[in-house]
Amino acid sequence: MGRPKQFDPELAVERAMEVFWRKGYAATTPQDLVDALGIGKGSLYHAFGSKRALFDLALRRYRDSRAVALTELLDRPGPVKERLREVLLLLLERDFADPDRRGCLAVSTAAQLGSCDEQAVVQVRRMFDRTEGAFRSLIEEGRRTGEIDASRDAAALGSLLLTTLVGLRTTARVEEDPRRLRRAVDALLDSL
Amino acid sequence: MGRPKQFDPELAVERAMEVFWRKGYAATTPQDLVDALGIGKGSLYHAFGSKRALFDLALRRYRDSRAVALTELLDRPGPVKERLREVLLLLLERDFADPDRRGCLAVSTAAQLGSCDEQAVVQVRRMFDRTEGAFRSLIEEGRRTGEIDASRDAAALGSLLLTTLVGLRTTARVEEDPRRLRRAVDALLDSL
DNA sequence: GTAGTTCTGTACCTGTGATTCAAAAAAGGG
DNA sequence: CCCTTTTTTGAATCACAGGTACAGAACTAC
Repeated sequence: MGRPKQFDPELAVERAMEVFWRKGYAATTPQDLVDALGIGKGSLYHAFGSKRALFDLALRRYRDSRAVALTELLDRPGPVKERLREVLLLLLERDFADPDRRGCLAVSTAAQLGSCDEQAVVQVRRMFDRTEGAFRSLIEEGRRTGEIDASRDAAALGSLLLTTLVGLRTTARVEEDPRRLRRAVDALLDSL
Repeated sequence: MGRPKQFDPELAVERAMEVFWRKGYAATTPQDLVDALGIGKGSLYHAFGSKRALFDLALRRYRDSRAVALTELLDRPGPVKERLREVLLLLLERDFADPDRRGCLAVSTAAQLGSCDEQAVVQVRRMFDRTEGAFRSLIEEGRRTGEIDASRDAAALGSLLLTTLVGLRTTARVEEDPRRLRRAVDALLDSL
C-alpha cells in the first residue's frame, strides 16, 4: 500500500548504468542522473539512498547482464577456438562501434576506484572471476576434444584470456585502427 | 628579474603526478594538489593555469619517465623471451607491491577519460604506441635469432603483448593472488 | 470518508571544487 | 632608492555537488 512508484526501478537502474558507464562514477552528478532517469531528485534519493548506492546497483546490473551474455556466447556450439575468436572479435567490434567508446564498465571501475573502494573492487573481482571461469571451462572442453594441447594449464590459459580481454577493451578506447587489435586476437588464438 | 619561484616546477609536476595517479583525475581536488605540492593555491594556478593543464604535464612526465624505463628494461642483454618474461613479471611485482594499487597512470587515464577528452586520448595512444613498438622490436630480434618462429607476425605479437600488459596491470588492481597473473604471463610466453 | 502509508516535486542547505584577485614580497635595473 | 617584473599569499567568488526537508499527492485498508 501507499502511493505506487511512477517509474520502473529496474529501468531506472538501467539508465543510471548507462550514465555511469559513459561519464564515470566521479564525473556523474545527481543532476545527470535526474535528467537521465526522468524522475525528481526526491524520488531518486528516496528510492536509492545515495549516488553511491545507485552505482552499486548499476554495477551489479551490469555484471548480471553482461557476464551472462558472455557465457551464453561462449556456450554456443562449434569448435572451441572458433568460439573464442568469435566472442573476442564480437566484443571488439562492439567497442569500436560505440561512438562513446565506453569500453567495459567493470574494467573502467577497476581503473577508477581500485583500492580506495573495497566494495566496488569486490564486485569487479567477482565479475572477472566469472569470466575467467567461463574461459577456463571452454579451454578444458578444448583439451578434452583435443583441440587444445593437453599439456597446457587450463587455469593459466583462462587467466590469460581474461587478462587479454581486459586489455583489449581498454586499448580499444584509445586505438583508432580495429585491425591491430583483431590481429592481436588472432595472434593469441593461433598460440593456443 | 622578478621574484624567483620558491618551488621547483619539475618536482611539483612529479608530486602532482603522484596525486593524480593515486586518486584519478576527477577525484583529485585542487586542495589535494596544494597539500601535496606544498604551495599556495595562487601559486599553483599562476604556475600551471588549471587542474587540467597540470594533469597534462603530469601525464607527459609519466609517459616520458615510464616508457623510457620500460624500453631500457627490454633492451638489456639476454634471450628475448626471458627478457619479456622478466619485464612483465617485474611490472606485476611492482603493481602488487604498491599498497595503493595504482596500476599504470596511462591505463587508468584511458579508462577514465576515454573518448570525451581527445587530448588525453592522444597522450595515452602515444605511450601505448611506443610500448607496442618496443615489444615489436624485441619480437623481431627474436625472430632473427631464431628464438621466435619466423612464421609469426611481429606486429601482431607486439600488439598482443601491449594488450596483455594493459590487461595485466588493470587486473592486478583487483586481483588478490599474484600467482594467477604470473601463470598468465607464463602461459603467454610459452605460446610465443 | 478517514487514517495510514508511500511516493513526488520543489525548495532549500551546506560544503567544497575550481578559479580569480588584490595586495604584499622579492628580486634586478637605472 | 624607486620602478618594473614576477611570485606568493590568502581571502573571496561563484557555481554546483550531494543531499535533506517538507508539503502535498496518490494509493490501500478500514
